[in-house]
Amino acid sequence: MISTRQKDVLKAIVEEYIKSARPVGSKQLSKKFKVSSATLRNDMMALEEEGYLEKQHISSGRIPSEEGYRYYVDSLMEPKKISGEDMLKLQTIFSNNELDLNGAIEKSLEIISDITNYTSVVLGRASKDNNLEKVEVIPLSGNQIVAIVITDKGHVENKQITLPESVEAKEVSKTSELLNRMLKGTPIDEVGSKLEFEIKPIIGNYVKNYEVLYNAFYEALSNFTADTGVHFSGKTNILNMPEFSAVDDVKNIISKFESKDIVSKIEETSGEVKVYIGSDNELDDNVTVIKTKYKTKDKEGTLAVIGPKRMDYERVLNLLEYIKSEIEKKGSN
Amino acid sequence: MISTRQKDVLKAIVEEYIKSARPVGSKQLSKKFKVSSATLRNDMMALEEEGYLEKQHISSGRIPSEEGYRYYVDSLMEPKKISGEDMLKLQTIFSNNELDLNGAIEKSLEIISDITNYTSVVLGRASKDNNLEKVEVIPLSGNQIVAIVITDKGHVENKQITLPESVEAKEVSKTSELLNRMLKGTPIDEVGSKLEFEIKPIIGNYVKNYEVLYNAFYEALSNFTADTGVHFSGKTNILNMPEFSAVDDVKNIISKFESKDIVSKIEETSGEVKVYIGSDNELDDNVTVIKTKYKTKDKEGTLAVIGPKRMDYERVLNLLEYIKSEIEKKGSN
DNA sequence: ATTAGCACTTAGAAAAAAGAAGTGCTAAAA
DNA sequence: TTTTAGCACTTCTTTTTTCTAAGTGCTAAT
Repeated sequence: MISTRQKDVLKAIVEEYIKSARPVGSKQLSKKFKVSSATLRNDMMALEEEGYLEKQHISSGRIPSEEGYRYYVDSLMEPKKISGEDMLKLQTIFSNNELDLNGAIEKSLEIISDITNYTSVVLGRASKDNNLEKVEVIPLSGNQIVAIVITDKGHVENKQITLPESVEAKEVSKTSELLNRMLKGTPIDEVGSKLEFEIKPIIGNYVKNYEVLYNAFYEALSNFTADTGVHFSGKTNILNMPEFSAVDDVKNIISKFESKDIVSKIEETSGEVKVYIGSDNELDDNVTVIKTKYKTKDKEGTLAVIGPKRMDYERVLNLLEYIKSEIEKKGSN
Repeated sequence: MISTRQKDVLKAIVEEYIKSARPVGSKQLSKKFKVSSATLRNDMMALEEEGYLEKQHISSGRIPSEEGYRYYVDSLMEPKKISGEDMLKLQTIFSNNELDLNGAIEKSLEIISDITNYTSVVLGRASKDNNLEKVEVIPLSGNQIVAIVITDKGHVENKQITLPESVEAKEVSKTSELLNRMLKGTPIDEVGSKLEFEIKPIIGNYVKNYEVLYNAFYEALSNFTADTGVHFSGKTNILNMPEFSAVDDVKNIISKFESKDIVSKIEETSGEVKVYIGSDNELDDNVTVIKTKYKTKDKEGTLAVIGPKRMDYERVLNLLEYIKSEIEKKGSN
């Protein structure tokens, strides 16, 4: 129900507000249009009625509402290509063979927060299709051992364990032999239950002190599932945003970054790059989260950028799109 | 040259200021003394002349100068025992056998920042007296391998490597055999140079594609030295301090926390608990850093607490002292 | 050596005044 | 029917002014 010019007006307001963080008024806006400020005022009124704009108080300029941003992202934004400059910074990372995939991911997210001044997050966990390749037990001095678990995708976890005096070396090697025999090839997220339901019942037949050993390995193995590496870049970048000039607001948001359930709040299941504006992200009504899921041969996870609602949607979308594709390219062989 | 009462006055002012963060005036102070405010004014004037107190403006109350804090820490503070409450919270951690040493260290620092509301940091790196125990090479699918290095203290590092097509399995196992033979027992920080000067020259005789393999292992091994795990707790606790109510100050300090050379700025070489007030810490003139070095069988590092200059010296000193001793106790067997 | 008394200073809060940016509405022009 | 000029009216922001609380240093008396 809104005219072509009104769309242009909305687009201009959103873009102006993204740049300046200040409510946009009709006079100011009229510089960019060939119609008078009064006409624009009428359009703005219409756009407000449609729910795309709002005022902070009766005589203030307009700012985009969440609907307004959404409309902008869905229909108004022109999908530009990623800028040459941005591209350049990222390319060196993905073409650098010194860096392994994880390194490249983290580095590229660092760059994103650097150039955008938003906060970026990468979640990643060993993909479900990691299978256990080998369990290795290395005896150390005293009654210490270190248990190492390796998957066929090269993911390694280890755990140091102090055994009670009573455990003998032979029992340890028996256990590790048994584990290797029974667990090799098991998908890593099934290892836990297999340990509990298949191995625990029979291990007692072979090994005297199986309880301790069982617990030790259980711990080492459960590291895997627990490891949903969360990695932030530019966590404190909000300190630079005018909308977070009050220390309390900053505190509030940062405490959310650090909360326990951050993973579930950020995690994305769709492979597209998605935009969650204000109330439709789970983190905080005052921010926008743009995120996507990436998936490589041996790993999957989420890339996310968190910024104010007036974030530079075009740019961030492009950046994430690009990085995701580079990651998947690099991680596919 | 200052009288006994003047010492009492200084002590009272420091303690009051630590509590309230507000300049202390003579009237307010007179409640705690049996002399009149005029007399205290004279004492305060004398203390200011000695450099222990300062004013923010001509008619303000006094606040301690850095000298003042130093004098307080060195001579005025009464070395109380750690409070029962604080002790309790920490004890459970160190007596919990589920937690390994690293876990206990991090957890205890978390508790420190929780109860003090300051920021705490732990630096730790594998101690110099870790010796290489074993190098393990696990072939994965394709031409990937994962190289695992284990020390006699149970520290494990790993690195995934993509080999060029040309490398044969036999060469890989030869290399790993050679490395094990020549490196077992080598102190971990000498491994790098030994690789370069002793192994590199001869490995060519055994293995065709030694360059690639050499580089791969070099990388895996150099992880060790690079790993000076820095771990912050309560990084944003300064947001709660009245002296950092301006967003800019917060930004400034936090950016220092995140700077590259944070390690060198925090690292402590002395085993005592030391106090670095304002200008005599390398981090920032507006903070105090209290820190100490800990050293266990297989690890050494620094524990540090960063807070405003008016931090609760008695308490933090006690806490650090206690934690250090618990860590060293737990890490000695 | 200590204290009461007092004039004086300053930061900070509260109140008042001035200014800037914007709005909605009406009536005329296109 | 759409656009525009003109104007009265709001509200925020900034600046200025006023007031107050807390404190100081000094002098003279105890």
